[in-house]
Amino acid sequence: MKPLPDKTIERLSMYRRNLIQLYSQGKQYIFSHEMANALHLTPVQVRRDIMLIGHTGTLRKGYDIKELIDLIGVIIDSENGKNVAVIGIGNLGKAVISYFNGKRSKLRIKAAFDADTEKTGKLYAGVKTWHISQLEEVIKAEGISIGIIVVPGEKAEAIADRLVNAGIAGILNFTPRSLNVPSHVYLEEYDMITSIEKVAYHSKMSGVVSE
Amino acid sequence: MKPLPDKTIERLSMYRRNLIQLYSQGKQYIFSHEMANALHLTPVQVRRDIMLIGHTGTLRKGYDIKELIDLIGVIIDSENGKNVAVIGIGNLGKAVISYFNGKRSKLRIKAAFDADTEKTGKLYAGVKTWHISQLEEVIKAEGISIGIIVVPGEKAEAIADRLVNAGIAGILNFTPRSLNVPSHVYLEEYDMITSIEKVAYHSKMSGVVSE
DNA sequence: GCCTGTGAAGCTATTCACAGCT
DNA sequence: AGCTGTGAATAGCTTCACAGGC
Repeated sequence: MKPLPDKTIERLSMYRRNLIQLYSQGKQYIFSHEMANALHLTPVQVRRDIMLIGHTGTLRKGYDIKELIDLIGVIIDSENGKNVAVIGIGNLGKAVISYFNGKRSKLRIKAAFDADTEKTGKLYAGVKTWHISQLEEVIKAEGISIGIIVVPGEKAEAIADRLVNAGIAGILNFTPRSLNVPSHVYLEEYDMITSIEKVAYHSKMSGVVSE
Repeated sequence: MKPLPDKTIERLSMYRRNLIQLYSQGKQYIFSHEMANALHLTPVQVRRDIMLIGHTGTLRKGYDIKELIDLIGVIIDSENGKNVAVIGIGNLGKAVISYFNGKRSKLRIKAAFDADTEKTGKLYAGVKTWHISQLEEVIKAEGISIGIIVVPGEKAEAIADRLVNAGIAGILNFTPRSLNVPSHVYLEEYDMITSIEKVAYHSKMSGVVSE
């Protein structure tokens, strides 16, 4: 399969979550416009994405939900799944862990790390917590290939370097610092302040007057 | 000022944060390639953005950092700032509050809400916490125009409706449910599961073998 | 020589428009 | 009539390439 556009990957992830929910409610077939409405997209965009992954629907009833879910799984999941580590057990780290846990079978948070020994050595939401000094060791022992960085900004770069050295394949950085990693490591960055400022910009000229 | 591209807004927010940091370290001028390197962009892209906001640099020393910071402020901040509410005082809500607080002068988190009375009626990181039943009342009284939704998914839609009715201008939704709001309300959605799945997809064929 | 500013070209992503099917 | 599948057109964003200035 030739590499899919990034935007398509993001939408596939969202389609799947939506479809799983509908399927669990007993729905079996779905039209492109239904999928589109659920996610603020256009029906054409949905059909394009589905075309790109090589699925084809039936005219009478639309797409077979179960088949779509499975196919998306083949595309975006790895065969044996992936093990994930969360670095930083602050509020955001806890949010990631609890938000995530148990929902995806193919992606498993296997370990969480923190520099504060108060927070380590126990389970948090079913996830083993370790002292940060054991990072490399645990990553190798547990076969972890994805790291989620949720430490304070000033520690992010050092953690990223250690993750890279430990052989990680992908990093998700929730820190406002932009990281540098070698090109063989996939890096995704998200910064919530930027999102908030974007909302502020767009809602500049409407709504409640401030103060 | 004609509306700027969305991507440019996002980058302006990141430039500013970066510039503020450098300025506080005593740096006064900066070249486009320095800004680009700090944020994984190309120098041309930086120059384009700066061109779009109508700033012009000096050839000898590059851009005046202080001027750039101020200009970006004029573009993305509102005159009197904006007041923000966080709805949901779970891990993610707390993360947003502590992450954010005190860092932006023009955007202020003025209130946080939760359905659990254990969590309300006090201060969290300097922010007043209220029971969710007082949402509309407090939003009006405090002149809040932006809402950040960090409640459990199944409650998101109801909260969004209440925010809209209370006259909010913009919503940032961290819930995996896609919301529907009238077109005069700006809606930004971010879903961390999608980001993680994206990283997993891209790091599929490299790095540590799983298990 | 190394910087900025920018028209023009190139890419990527989305939407249009419609053929084909049931 | 109402859906899917898709070439062609369009819009949006990024990069190229280079003119102009110190």
